[in-house]
Amino acid sequence: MAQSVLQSGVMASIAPPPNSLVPAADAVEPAGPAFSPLYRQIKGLITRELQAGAWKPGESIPSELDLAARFKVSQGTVRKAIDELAADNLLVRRQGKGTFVATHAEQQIQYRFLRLMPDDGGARDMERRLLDCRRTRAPSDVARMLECKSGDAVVQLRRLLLAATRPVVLDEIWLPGHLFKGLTAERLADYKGPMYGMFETEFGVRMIRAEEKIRALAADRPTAELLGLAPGAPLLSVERLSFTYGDKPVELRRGLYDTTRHFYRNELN
Amino acid sequence: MAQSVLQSGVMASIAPPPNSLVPAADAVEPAGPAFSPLYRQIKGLITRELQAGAWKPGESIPSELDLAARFKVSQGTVRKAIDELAADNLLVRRQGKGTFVATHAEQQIQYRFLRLMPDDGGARDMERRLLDCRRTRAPSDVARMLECKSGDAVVQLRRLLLAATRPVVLDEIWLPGHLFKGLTAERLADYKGPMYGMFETEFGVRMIRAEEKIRALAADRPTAELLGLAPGAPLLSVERLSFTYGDKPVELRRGLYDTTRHFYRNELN
DNA sequence: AAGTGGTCTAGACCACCTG
DNA sequence: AGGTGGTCTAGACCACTTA
Repeated sequence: MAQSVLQSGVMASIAPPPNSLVPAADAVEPAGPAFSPLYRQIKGLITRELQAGAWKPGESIPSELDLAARFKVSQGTVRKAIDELAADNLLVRRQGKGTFVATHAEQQIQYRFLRLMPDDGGARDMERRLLDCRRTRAPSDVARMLECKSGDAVVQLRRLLLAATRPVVLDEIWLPGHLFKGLTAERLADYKGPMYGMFETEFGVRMIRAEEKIRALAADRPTAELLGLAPGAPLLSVERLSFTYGDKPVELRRGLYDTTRHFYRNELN
Repeated sequence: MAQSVLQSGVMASIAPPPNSLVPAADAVEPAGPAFSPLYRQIKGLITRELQAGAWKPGESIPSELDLAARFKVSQGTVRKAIDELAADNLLVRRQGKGTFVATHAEQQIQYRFLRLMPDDGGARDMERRLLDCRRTRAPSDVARMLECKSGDAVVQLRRLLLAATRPVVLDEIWLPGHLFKGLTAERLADYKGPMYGMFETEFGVRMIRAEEKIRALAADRPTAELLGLAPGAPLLSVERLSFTYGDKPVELRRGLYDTTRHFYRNELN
């Protein structure tokens, strides 16, 4: 349990160079950040703990003073590390209670990744209907995005999301097979709550960020049929690549949205 | 120039309540934040200065120590206020040089609000072609979004964006007439650099954040003609409402994007 | 009352930029 | 050399939650 000491409290001590923890670059670092402050190194250590599963999603992590003592730094330095992790949505602070590992299983952030809103501002709850769940081999395009080899084992899901009995979203989901061993249609159907919550609790795979490519395209015949639309109807195509710790891609999701009564909401800052 | 003193350095002094600057709520505040820390009040004061134009976009603001002395607080408190303003993209910090008022006129952040990327990862620079620029009266739907009265004076622009001579974006832009008095087709055509940069320097209107509603729809005949597409071709519809200080809406932009060779890029955190 | 995160201060020193 | 933002510490106290 004992954590390695980073460096003595005062950075000015003469013997060690300013960054004792930073592995000395082999030769000349072309673009790497030449300097990593203490709090960022602490952030890295906390991230490692999270990645290793030392603290489960939804649980609280040790208090700031605990961590400060463990890492032999001041509370303020731990604080700044946690601040960044909270800004990255890896941790959630709750005044008076503690700091908690963020989770997709909570109601309030259930739709953090689904930006579709109904025009009338009504309820966002949608019925899920699983169409397919099969284990297969990764096509080359999927393999490239998931950074695995073409032909590697993958799980392919297809499902519909319905708002008030009307189909709105057709999702096709690709997952690395080795991370989702026991995933079956039954388990998916039985699970209550958001899919990303299930990935966390059942498979220990936590999505922390995603990149989306959005386009408009015309519905082909089978898609139109599934969504109850005319062939050629315009659809929003959302290709999402989700990453877990270490920027490792762990899900490719291709969604087709009927935006007749819904829209994709985005905010620019 | 003298700034009002917020409160004495130590919050624990007995006579004044913890928040001397917060206007005492008339009665019972239903949802308002009951407590506003010092640094947030400082943030408000700095925001007011920005809004009033005391410091122009691109210029530097006073140093942290200057501001700390002016507001009679510690540097750390000013620092935290500036941290938030930088996170909001109102200020930009540059180590060793100072803190600067953010601007849309810089090359590096020219495309902060345009998320369209070419499939081949090529250059993002696009040719602009102005189609219309007329002063007219706000239709009711535009008026509602711009929070003015139906029939109020507005400026309506339409323009094309072309990538390598091929039209890709058709924009229709609505601006409150009273804020953009001297805006003409000539001035628009003559201006080099991003349009939001011109709004800043020529009209003192700075866009701070925006909300977008994205859908897919079929091109009507005139749109298809302008974009060189077949009628009914699927287009990405991006309706953007932009806000300036005080969450005041100052631009409504309706864009139609041809996503055959481009996509709209989004990141989820 | 005790524990947690949140705020504020004061001072020291580091990294970066400009004369 | 001097100024600016950036990091780190130590200590005090406030606000919120729980027991």
